[in-house]
Amino acid sequence: MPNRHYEKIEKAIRYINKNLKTQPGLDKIADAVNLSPFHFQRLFRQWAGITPKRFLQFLTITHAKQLLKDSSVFDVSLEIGLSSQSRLHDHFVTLEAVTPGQFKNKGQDMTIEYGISPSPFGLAFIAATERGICQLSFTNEDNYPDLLESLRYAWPKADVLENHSRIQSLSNKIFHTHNPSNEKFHLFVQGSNFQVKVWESLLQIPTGMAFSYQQVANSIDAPTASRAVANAIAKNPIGYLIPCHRVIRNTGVIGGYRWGCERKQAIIAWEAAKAQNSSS
DNA sequence: ATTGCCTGCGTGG
DNA sequence: CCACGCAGGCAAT
Repeated sequence: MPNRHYEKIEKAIRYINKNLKTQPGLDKIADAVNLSPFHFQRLFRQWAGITPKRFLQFLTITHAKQLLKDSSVFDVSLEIGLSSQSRLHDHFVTLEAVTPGQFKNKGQDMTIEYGISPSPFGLAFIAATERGICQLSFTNEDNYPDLLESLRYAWPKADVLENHSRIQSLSNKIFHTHNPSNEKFHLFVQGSNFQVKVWESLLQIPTGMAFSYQQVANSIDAPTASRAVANAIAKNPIGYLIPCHRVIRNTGVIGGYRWGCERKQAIIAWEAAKAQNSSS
């Protein structure tokens, strides 16, 4: 059910992006996604907890610039011991990483369970080992087999098996934000030193803020490497939990996203909506 | 807001 | 090693 919701949201965002010049009103947007204005309102209330009108504010470039501005007082630095922890909504996230060299056997004696689950941002393909979550990708039914193949490619010697029920309950915990139990998540990833440094720095970006690629480059002491940073971010294997969606262009343009820039916009605005709700 | 030129860097051959 | 391409930046319009 949440998937149907997200599809409409995404469609709405795409329509808004395409018609920026004419600044369409709510009725037009509702029409573009084949909903009556009434249902459109209700959909947003259910999905984001706010009205579409407010939601649209969170999609503007002005809002994105504000996110960047707020973050400029926040110094992301990789202190030892703090480096791979993050608070995400009500959760704690920790990261364990190995380089491909360290992990010569590519997953030998490792069991990976994977599955697909609805999320507020469409279907999520999630994989996890005993050591932690190793993949979270957004998907649709079409490229689900591709993701499975890429999982097997990354961990060629691991036992890979389907376990939808485990993954679905995991997914529910990940995306359920009103979880008072301070759920802990452990992530287990594989990447080059540079990539891991970048991913760790992403975990430092607080919910509801956004950094530019330049700021992230500064934070890992590679101030001229903004493009390389972007490349590393693009390889992030764990969407949402490693919040690569919180890195946007200096100009306030949302920029690219592996799983579609509309989805990135949706997540940013959704987080903004949640933040506003919980503070009021 | 849109274009076009510029960059440095990690990655993969 | 070297060439390549990039989820960027910036200035000019």
